[in-house]
Amino acid sequence: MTRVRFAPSPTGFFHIGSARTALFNWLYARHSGGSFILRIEDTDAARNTEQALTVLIDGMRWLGLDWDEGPESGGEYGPYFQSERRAIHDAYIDRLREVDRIYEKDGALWFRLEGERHTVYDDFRKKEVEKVRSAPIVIEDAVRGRVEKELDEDFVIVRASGDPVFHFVNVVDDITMGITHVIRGEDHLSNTPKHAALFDALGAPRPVFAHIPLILKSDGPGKMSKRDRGALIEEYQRRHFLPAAVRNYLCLLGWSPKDDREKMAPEELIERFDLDGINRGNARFDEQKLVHLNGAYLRELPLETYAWMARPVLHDAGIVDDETPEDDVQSVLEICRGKVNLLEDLPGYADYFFRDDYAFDSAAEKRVFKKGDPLADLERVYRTLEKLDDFSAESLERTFAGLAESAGVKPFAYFPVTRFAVSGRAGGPDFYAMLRVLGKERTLGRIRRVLKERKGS
RNA sequence: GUCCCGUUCGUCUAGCCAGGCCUAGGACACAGGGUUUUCAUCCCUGCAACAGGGGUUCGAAUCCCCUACGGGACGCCA
Repeated sequence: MTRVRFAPSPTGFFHIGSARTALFNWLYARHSGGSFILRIEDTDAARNTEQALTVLIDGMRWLGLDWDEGPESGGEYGPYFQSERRAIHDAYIDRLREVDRIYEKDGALWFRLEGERHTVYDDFRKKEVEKVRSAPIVIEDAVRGRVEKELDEDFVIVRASGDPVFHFVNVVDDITMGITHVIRGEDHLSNTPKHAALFDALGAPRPVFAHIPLILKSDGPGKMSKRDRGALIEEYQRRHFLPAAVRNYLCLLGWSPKDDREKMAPEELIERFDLDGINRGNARFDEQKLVHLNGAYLRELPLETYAWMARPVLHDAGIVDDETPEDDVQSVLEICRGKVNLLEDLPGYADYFFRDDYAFDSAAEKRVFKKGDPLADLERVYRTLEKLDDFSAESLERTFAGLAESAGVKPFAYFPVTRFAVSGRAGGPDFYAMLRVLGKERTLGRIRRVLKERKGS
C-alpha cells in the first residue's frame, strides 16, 4: 500500500511550489490507489498560527486536494500535527541512544556518523570543524537516478532548548506514519543523505525518494519566492482563477504525460501521472499559459456554472449590487461568457452594461474616426433604430441589413462607430446581442450623447 | 568557498534510459492569413532550440569526459 504525505509548515502562505508538491503527492496516491496524508509540521512556534493553518487548508480544498489522513480527517497514524508527536520523537531519541548514535555537546544532542575523525578549518564558516570520513550515502532517487553524497559532519538532532530539529522529526514521522514514497522539492535533495542515514541508524527501511524540480520566477534569477507575482495560491483564489486550470497548469510544470496532451481532466491526470514523467530540470513559471488554460476551462463551463461564478466577481468589483435586477446580470453574463480568459477581467469587459459613465478608449476612438464620416453613419443608425421597436437580435440584424443595403455598404460598416458610441471601446460581445441587452432606450441615449458631444466640438 | 542537481524554440515540454524512424514534434506567446457581415472562439501558415568543446561509433539531441552557464544545499529554520 502506497502512503505518501504532504508535510507543510504553516507559514501563513501557501506557496505555489508547495502546492505543486502537494498535487504531485496527491496524484501519486490517487494513481496508485494509496493514501494521501497531510501532516502539519508546526514545530516552529514562532511563525505557526491558527490562521496560517487555515490558509493552507483552504488552499488545499480549493485545489481539490483531499487527504485521507490528517487534520479534520483523522486516521490511525496520528497525531497529524507534528507538535503533538513529541512522545514519539522522544522514543526514537532513545532508540538512537540504544544503538549508541547520539552524544551531547553544547547542550544539544548530536547524531554521530561512523568513521574516522579529523579536524579541519572551514573557511566558509570561519571555524574549526570536526570532519568524519564515512562511506558515501547512495540514494536511488525515483526522478534523478543514483545520487551519491558523502556525509562528513555530525549534525544536531535535538537543540539545546530540547526541541528536536526538522531532519530528525521528519524522518521519525515518516517512519511511524508508514510513508512509502517521499515526493518533495529538489531543495531537499542535499538533505536526503542525512535522512537516509537516520532511517538506516533507526533500522527502518528507507522510503522511495522522488525529488521534483523547482519552480523558477518568470524573470530574473532564482526560485519563485513568496513576493513574486503568482507565487501564492491565495492570489489565484482572490483573482477568481478556476482551480481546475491552476491544478492543470501546475501538473504541466515539471511533469509531462509524454504526448501532446495538455488540458486534462482530473481523472485523466490521475490515470496518467507517474513518477517517471517528472522532469529533472527546473521550470520557469509562465502566467500567460496559465491564463490561456483558465480561458479554455472558462469557455467550456455550462452557463449556469459560469453565471454562478461570475456574479460574485461583478459584485466584488462594485459593477453590480443587490439592487441590480438578476435578469439583467444574467443576460450580460450570457453574452459575455467565453470572451475573457480571466473572471477578474469581466468587470472591465462588461461594466458599460451597468453604468453610463463608462470610459472611452482613446485607441479605439482613433481607429473609429480615422476615415470616412463615422458621425454621419452614426446618425443614420440613430434615425433607423429610433423607428425600431423590436430590439431582438434577429430584428436588429434585419434592420442593419436593410440600412446597409440602402447605402450600398456592408452592415459591418456601421459596427465600429456604433459599438464605440454605446460601449466606449472597440471590442465586446456579439454586436446585435450587445444592442439587444442594452435595449432601445440606452442604445439611443448613448448614441445621442456621442452625437451631441462630437458635433459640438 | 565546498558539495549536490540540472542544461532541447522567448517559456512549458516530446524525443534521451533501450544511438539511426529527428530536414527535432506539440503547446503558450508573437507575426501573417482564413471562418465569423462585428467581438471572442475556431482553423491554417510562419517565426524559433539540441549550451560549447572533445571523445566513442558506420552513425549522437540521445553514450562518456571537460568547460561554461543555471539552480539548490551547506542553521541548535522547516
